Amino acid sequence: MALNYSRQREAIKTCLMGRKDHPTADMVYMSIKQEYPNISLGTVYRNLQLLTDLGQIQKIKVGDGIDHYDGDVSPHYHFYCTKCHSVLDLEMDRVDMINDIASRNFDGQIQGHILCFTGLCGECAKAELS
Amino acid sequence: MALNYSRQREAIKTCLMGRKDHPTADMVYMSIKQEYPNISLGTVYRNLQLLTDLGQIQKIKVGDGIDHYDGDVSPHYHFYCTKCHSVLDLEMDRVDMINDIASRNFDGQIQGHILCFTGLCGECAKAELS
DNA sequence: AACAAAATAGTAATGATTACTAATTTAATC
DNA sequence: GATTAAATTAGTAATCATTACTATTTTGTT
Repeated sequence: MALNYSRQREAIKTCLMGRKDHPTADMVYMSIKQEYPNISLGTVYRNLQLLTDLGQIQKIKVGDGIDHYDGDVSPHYHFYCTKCHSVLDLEMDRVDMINDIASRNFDGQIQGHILCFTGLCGECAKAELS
Repeated sequence: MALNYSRQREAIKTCLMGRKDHPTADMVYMSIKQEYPNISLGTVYRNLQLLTDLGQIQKIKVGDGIDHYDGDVSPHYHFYCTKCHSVLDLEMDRVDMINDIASRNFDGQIQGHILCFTGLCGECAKAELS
């Protein structure tokens, strides 16, 4: 039950810390494969889930049906470009007041929300003008 | 290219109009199977997508990884109970000002957002107290 | 009724994710 | 450093939601 060290898990964590593109499990797998050519995709999935449960990384849903992962666990929202499918961080404060608004005519207990913004990223918006 | 009538498509639409539980494709399939025992799951998926494209129903993402469908296309938000997995409508106005907030320090173009609230529904919140 | 286009049922394929198992690695003890 | 039990892995098979494919049926028009 105790947690043992594993170089694969370290590599996964280091990979996520070192990039800001919010990769999917498969993207992490491809990346780590270069250092550990025979790492298993299952190992990547298992450790991504484990690290998520430990609160060391976070799993994010951007609406494309594939789970993305973020090494930055500080609370922040994400943006999903519907054209190039990139996932970007947004610099904005939490808008938890929307939880209160949602609670007004609701008899359950609102505990949180899943929020992801969509549109065109800077590059795709620029390309749209040509 | 023209759209022909199909009793299966009508049944799917009628099914969605007649229930408020935001069913998944499989739930719609199970329901319609009672009237049309040999309807195909593929037919359900194809028509759900078609009706969504036509704007007659909407596909909603609640964070459980499975697409849910709603016969009510008026703009409104949803609530997902993390305990019983029910999906409920919320009576609250759109909070489109969060798009403006998100735009402030962002150089792309925010066009919309995916927002779903989570927590305990009325029944599960009550059950929690015992 | 006859015909072409559209839709279907049934099945196979896909893609993301999870489960399983034998072999390897870790960490603690001697 | 060898021993050992628990944890972890690689590799593969299985699962689940969804999409693709194809021969057959249904629809709408002449």
